[in-house]
Amino acid sequence: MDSRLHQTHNPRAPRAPGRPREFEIGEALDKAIVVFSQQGYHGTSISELKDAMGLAAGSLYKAFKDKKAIFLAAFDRYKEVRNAVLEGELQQGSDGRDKVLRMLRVYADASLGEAGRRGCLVVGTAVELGAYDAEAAERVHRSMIRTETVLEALVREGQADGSIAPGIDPVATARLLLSILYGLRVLGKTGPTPEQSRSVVETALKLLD
Amino acid sequence: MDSRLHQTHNPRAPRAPGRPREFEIGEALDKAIVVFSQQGYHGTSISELKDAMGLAAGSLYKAFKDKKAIFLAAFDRYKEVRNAVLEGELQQGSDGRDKVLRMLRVYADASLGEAGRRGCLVVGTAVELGAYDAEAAERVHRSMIRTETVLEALVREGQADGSIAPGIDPVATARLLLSILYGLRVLGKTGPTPEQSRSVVETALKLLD
DNA sequence: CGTATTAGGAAATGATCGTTCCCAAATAGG
DNA sequence: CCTATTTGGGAACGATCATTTCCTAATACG
Repeated sequence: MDSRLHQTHNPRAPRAPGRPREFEIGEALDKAIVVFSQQGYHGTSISELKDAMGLAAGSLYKAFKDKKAIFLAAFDRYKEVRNAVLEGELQQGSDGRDKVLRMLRVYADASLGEAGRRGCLVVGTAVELGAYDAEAAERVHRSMIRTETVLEALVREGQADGSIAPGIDPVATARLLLSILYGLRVLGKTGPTPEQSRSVVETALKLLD
Repeated sequence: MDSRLHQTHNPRAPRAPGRPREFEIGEALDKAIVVFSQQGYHGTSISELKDAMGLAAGSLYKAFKDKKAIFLAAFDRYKEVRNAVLEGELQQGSDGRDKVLRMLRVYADASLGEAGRRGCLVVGTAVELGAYDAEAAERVHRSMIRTETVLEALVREGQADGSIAPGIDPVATARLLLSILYGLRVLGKTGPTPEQSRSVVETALKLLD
C-alpha cells in the first residue's frame, strides 16, 4: 500500500511521474465529510460520494483503496478541522473556567442549525460503526479519550488559577462534561433552539463551582 | 393497510380465517431490536434480519410492509420496553431527587457492557436517520421531548418535596440532564468502566443543589 | 366438507451496491 | 521526443440489496 494515497498534495515531496491529480484531496474530503455526517457510512453510496466530491468512480479508487479508506480519511480530516476550531477558541480563554465555557460553546454552536442536523462525525461513527468496525472504533475511542483529557486538563488549570472550585474531582467532572458535549451533538440532530443549547452550557457551568 | 399487521396477537380480537401465525411478533421484534441497535438501519440487511428473527423473507413481508416498517415497529417496541423499565424504577423513588438519581442510573447501567456496546435505538435512530427519514425523525423527536418532560417534572417534584434546591431552573436543568443521558449512551459504545458511568451519575447530582 | 383466506418458505426479480477494467490524456525522466 | 507512469472517466463486473411471486400448509366459516 502506497502511503501517499491518503495524503494531501505535498509540493516539497519528490514529484512522481505521470499525470498530475486535478483535484485537491482535502477539498474532496470536505465534501465527503458533509455526506458521511448526514447519512452515515452505510447510508452513503459510492455513487452519492462521487457526485458530492465531483469525481468519477475510477478517480476515487485511484486516490483511495476502498470506501472505508475514504471514510477514515474523511474522519481524520474532520478531526483536524474541529481540533483547529477548538484550539483557536481555547487560546482565547482567559482562565480554566473560561476555557471550559468556550469548549462547551463550540459544541453547542456546532449542534445548531444545518451543521447540527448534519451531526458530529465522531458521534455518528461511534454509534454506527462502534460495534461493527474495529478500525473505526479505535479512532473514535482515541478521539474521545483525547477530548476527555483536554477537559480534565482545563479543570485542573482552572483549579490552579482559582477560577474553578478546588474541591471538585477533575476526572469525574471531565467525564461528565464529555457526556454533555456528545449529548449536545445528539440533541442537535433534532434541531434545538439556540436558547436550549445556551441554557445547557450555562447550567453546566455550575459543575465547576 | 391492515392495522393488525403491526400488532402483537390479541386473543380477544375476532380471529381472522386462514393459517395462524407461527411466531410471536413481539418476540421477533425483540430480536430485530438487537440487530438494529447494533448495526443501524442501513447496516442491517433483510437477510440478516430474517436470520436473527428466524423467519423467511416471505413471512417477514407478510407481517410487515417493508424494511422501514420493521424498523419502526422495532423502535416502538424498544420504547415500550425501556419506558417500562424506567417507570418501574421511578416508582421506587422516594422523592424527586431520588427519582432523578434512579433515572440517571437506568441510562448509566444501560450504557455498560454488551447492552452499552449495542447502543440506544433512540440515539442511533437520531444520528443515522434524523436527517434522512422524516417518519423516524418524528418518533425520535417525540421520544426526546417525552424524556425531557419527565425530567422536568421530576425536578419540579423534588423542588416541591424539598429534595432539590428551589433556585434552579427546571427547564434548563432537565435539558442538561437530557444531554447527559444521551451522552452516556454515546460513551457506552466505546465500553466504559462501571466506575466511569457511576462517577458521571454522582457528579451530575450536583446540578440539583 | 369444501371454499376462502392467511401463513410458511424457497426461488426469482430488478435495482443498486462496491469495485475493477480499459483507454485516452497528461506529466516526468532519459 | 519517446517511454514509463499516473490520472480521468465511463463502461462493465459479480455480489448483494429489498421485494415479489408462487406453491404448499393450515386455519375459519358456511
